[in-house]
Amino acid sequence: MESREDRIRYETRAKILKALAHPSRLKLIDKLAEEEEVCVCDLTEVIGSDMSTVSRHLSQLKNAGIVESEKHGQMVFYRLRVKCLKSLFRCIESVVQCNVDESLVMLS
Amino acid sequence: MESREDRIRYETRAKILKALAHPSRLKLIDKLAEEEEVCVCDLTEVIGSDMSTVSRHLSQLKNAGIVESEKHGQMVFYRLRVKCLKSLFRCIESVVQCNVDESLVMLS
DNA sequence: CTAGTATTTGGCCATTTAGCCAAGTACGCA
DNA sequence: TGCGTACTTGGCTAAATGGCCAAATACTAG
Repeated sequence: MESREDRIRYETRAKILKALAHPSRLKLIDKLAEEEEVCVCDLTEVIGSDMSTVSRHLSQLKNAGIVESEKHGQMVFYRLRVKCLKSLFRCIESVVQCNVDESLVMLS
Repeated sequence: MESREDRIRYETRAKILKALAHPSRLKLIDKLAEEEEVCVCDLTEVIGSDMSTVSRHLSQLKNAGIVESEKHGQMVFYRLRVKCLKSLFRCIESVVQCNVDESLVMLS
């Protein structure tokens, strides 16, 4: 028995997690966490990919509600929209640490 | 300039997030959060898929260090290995709530 | 208006993912 | 030993993802 609400709740959460689940996007988030507001052109250097690729990563984050953007002149500035990411990553890190402690081979 | 350690750190985090980023796996985690220890056969009912599918979802979670398993007789019992998931999902929920507040269309 | 910069989007390809069925493995019981 | 149950793995297909290049859009400066 699964309600429609349940289904949507799980899909929504999954979508947000999926948006976070990529090394380049995590790197973008780290950058935005330290710099407050950054334009796409500066973010390309951070992950070292084509600007079109960066733009697509950013729109995934935006679509999930993790970042927001604002246009100034011909540049678009992105910034974090969510404040709790630090605690989220603390949790992720605790998984990592727990794995390290048990010498679990990651990235296999 | 990206160090090898940085790369690995981001990839490791991404792997854990990716393991979480699927509705069925989130449902499995919820179940394990309430029941402590559940066998694969009971988990098939939770997400309503083939047992082989469930088994693959579980091995992804295990590979990321989120769950662990123990065999008793012919049954394999899975349980959560991570305690902080509640705060992680609280963060995810705050993104959801923030999105709802601004009537952002999700799942588009 | 024209050229140039910043960004997004369309199109394409290679890779990964999710799902199912079927076959393989492991264990318990007769 | 041989059958049945629990689970995992191999093999396949359809769909999604990530990357690049090239074209489209938006804006500025001249």
